[in-house]
Amino acid sequence: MVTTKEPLLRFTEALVRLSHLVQQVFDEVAREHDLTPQQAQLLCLLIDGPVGMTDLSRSLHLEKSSLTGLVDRAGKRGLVARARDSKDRRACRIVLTPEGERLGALAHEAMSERLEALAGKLPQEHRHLLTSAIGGILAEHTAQTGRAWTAPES
Amino acid sequence: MVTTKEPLLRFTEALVRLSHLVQQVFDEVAREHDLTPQQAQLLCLLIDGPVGMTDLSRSLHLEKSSLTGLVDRAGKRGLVARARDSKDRRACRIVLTPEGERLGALAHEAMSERLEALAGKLPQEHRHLLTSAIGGILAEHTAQTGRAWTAPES
DNA sequence: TATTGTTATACTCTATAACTATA
DNA sequence: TATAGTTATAGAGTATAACAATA
Repeated sequence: MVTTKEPLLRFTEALVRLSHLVQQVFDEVAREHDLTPQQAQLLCLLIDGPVGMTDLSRSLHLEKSSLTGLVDRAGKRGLVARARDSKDRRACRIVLTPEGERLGALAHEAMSERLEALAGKLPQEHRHLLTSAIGGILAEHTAQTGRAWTAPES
Repeated sequence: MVTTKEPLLRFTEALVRLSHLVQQVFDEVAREHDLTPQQAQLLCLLIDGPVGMTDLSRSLHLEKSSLTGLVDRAGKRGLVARARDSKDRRACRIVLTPEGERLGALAHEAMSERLEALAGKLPQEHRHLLTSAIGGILAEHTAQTGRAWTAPES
C-alpha cells in the first residue's frame, strides 16, 4: 500500500488541498459579486440554458426540497425565474433573468482569471498533463457511479 | 490568451470539476460517518493536536463567531472539548475527545481510500506529476497571499 | 489599546416527511 | 402508481455587530 518513497505531499492530500483552495476561491468570487456560493453555482449551471428542478437537484446533489428554497431565494433576488414546461404541466424550467445571466457570466469569468493566475507559473505542458489526468479521474468516477460529471442526459 | 488548440476539457474547468468531485466525496464520507462536512473538516484539523480558536478560524476561513457555534455543536456531540490555555487565560485550545479522534481517523482513512480508488487507473508517474503540479499551484497561492496552505505558524 | 473568544440576531442552506398535481 | 415539485419543520452553518475578559 505504501510505496518505497513517500513524496513530500501525498497524492490524496494534494487532491484535498487543491479542492479546498478552489472552493475557497469560488467562495471569494461569489461573495465579491454579492452572491452566496450556492447561488453562484446555480447561475453557472443555468448559463447553457434552462434546466428543470429534477435535473438541477441531480447536478447539485441536493434534495428537491432544498433546491426549492434555493430557487425561491434566487428568484426573490431577481436572478432566476420559473418557466412552465410546455410538455409536462407538473414540471418547470428554471431560467436566468438578464441580471442572473450578467452576474453569472461575471462570476464565471472572474473565477477563470483567478485560477489562471494560480496556475500562471505552471509550464504549458504540465497544465495539459494536469488537465488530462483530471479528465481521467472524472472518467473513472463516471465509470464507478454511472453518472456523468456534466449535464444529466435526460 | 487562447492557445491555438482548445483541449476537450479546459484547464480551469478541469480544476473546478475536480474540486466539486472531491468535495462531493468528502460530503459522502462525512455523512456515512454521521458527521456534517464541517465537523469532519474540524476533526481533520485537530488530528495533529489541539488548536486555538483564532488559528482554527484562519484555517477554516470562518469568522470567530461561526467557529464558536461549530465547536459548540461538535462539543455537544462529544467530538471535541475546550481546554484552557495555560499561558493565556483568554484563550482556549480545542482538543479531540477519544470519540472525535476515532471518527476523525475513520473518516480520513475512508476519504483516502475513496480518492485512491478514483485515481486507481492513473499510471504512477502521472500521479506523481499531478501531485507535484498541485504542489506548485498551492505554492503559488501561498506566494500570492502570503498565507500558508497548511498549519498557521503563530 | 489590542486580542481572544462569546452572545445576539438574522439569514442561508439542508434534509426528512407529508403533501398536491399531473402523467 | 409513479413522477415533478412544494410545504412544513427542524437543525446546521454563516456573517455582522456588540460585548466580556485578559494581555
